[in-house]
Amino acid sequence: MNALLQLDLPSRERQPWGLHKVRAGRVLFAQGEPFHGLYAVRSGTLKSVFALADGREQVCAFPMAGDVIGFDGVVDGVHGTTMTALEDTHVAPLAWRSCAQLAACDANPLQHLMELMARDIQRGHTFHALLGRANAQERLAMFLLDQSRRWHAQGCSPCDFQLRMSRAEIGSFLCMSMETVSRTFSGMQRKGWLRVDNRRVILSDMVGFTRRFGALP
Amino acid sequence: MNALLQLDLPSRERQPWGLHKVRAGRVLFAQGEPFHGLYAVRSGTLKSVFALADGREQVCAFPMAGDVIGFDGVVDGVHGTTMTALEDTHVAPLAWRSCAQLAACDANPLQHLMELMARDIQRGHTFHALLGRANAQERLAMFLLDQSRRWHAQGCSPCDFQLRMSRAEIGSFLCMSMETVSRTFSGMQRKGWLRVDNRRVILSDMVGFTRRFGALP
DNA sequence: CGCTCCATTGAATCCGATCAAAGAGTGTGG
DNA sequence: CCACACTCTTTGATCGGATTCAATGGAGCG
Repeated sequence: MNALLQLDLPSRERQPWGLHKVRAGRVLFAQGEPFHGLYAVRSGTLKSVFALADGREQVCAFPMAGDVIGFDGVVDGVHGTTMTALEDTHVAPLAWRSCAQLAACDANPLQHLMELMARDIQRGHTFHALLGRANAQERLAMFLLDQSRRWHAQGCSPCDFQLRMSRAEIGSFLCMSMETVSRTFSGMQRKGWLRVDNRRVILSDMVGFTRRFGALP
Repeated sequence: MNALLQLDLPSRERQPWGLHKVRAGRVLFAQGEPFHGLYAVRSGTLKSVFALADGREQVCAFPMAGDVIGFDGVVDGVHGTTMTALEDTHVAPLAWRSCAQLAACDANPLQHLMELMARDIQRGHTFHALLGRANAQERLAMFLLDQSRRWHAQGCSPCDFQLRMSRAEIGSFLCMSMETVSRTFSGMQRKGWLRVDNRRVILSDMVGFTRRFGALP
């Protein structure tokens, strides 16, 4: 059975081929390592970190169940980011060689793969716009709405969920300091827009929150 | 002959199939229009603009000869950005349907296509890092080094080239105000790092300039 | 020539970064 | 079970770079 056929996600009922477990804090693949294939995330959460030449680091994404990761390695056969698990995580490897071979038999998974990559590109555009136009409050709000939507898609409540990442990681991702993230959380709570207790977030007024910030990218 | 076979760019000697001319200021495709396929840019320069719901706009990229554009339309069959020519431009359309069909005969152009998309994704990561960590001077410097490199690849001088975009467009792209772009240009000129006359840029001390800013993403 | 758009420069303001310190949470080993 | 060490989070005070508002100067074009 071809690995790529598993790309018609989500299908967690079917026992996936070659399931792989990554414990919290462990690295799935590291920047600079040779690229062998993609991974479909089955459960858990990871962070994708891009290390700059001068040692500084940038969180690029927080992939979770349903996402396919590793595209940045396609360019020159080397992983462009380091992928670390934020909690215990299960991934299904998709060998890259089989992707090219697959092209000969069926074009639909190919189309799917392209759509996934295109989605990553589009996400980059909206994020570019977000960083360009939005202030700290809008950035954090968009992040929370995104988290809410994604946890909702996992079957959790969209109004009450647990963040898997630290303030510093959120800050790196949103391009603002850890302190500003914390202050913005506090400010939103003071205004009654949400309740926050450490990493637990409760969007008590989901409708109002969405109305206030939903118009952004 | 299959359109996708032209993807082994650059090959401007061979007369391309279905060459299309876009005059300066004209729109190649607009955000929201149905997606029919990609385009390979043969000559000229364009800007890719992402319009937000509230009317604000964000310049996402400045594609030029050698680039393949339109990937964002693959997601849901609708173009995600508006592509406008900054000068008279030639593009070669690549019908999308033939891409899927092509998969059945040869996997190499497919691999090439994936690499192009992966490159776009990676570009997004480095840009994310750039916006997060770099100040106005570093942003503009990186932009100029990128322009220099690309014009050099076109056969022009890497030290003396003509920008095709306005200060406002550069500012939108780099997420800073038009005034800051202008001020930063002036500051660099005052320090003797370059000469700038309207849209013409002369990097007199290319080596020093690269050494100073080349370590960035 | 006159119009419009683009670029430059100045002055005032503000948002977020940085530095600093204290409090809350977590896990380990005695 | 508690003490200790460590990391994460919160909050305050200050500073600085970029934005904003505003006015002038140039470039290109009909």
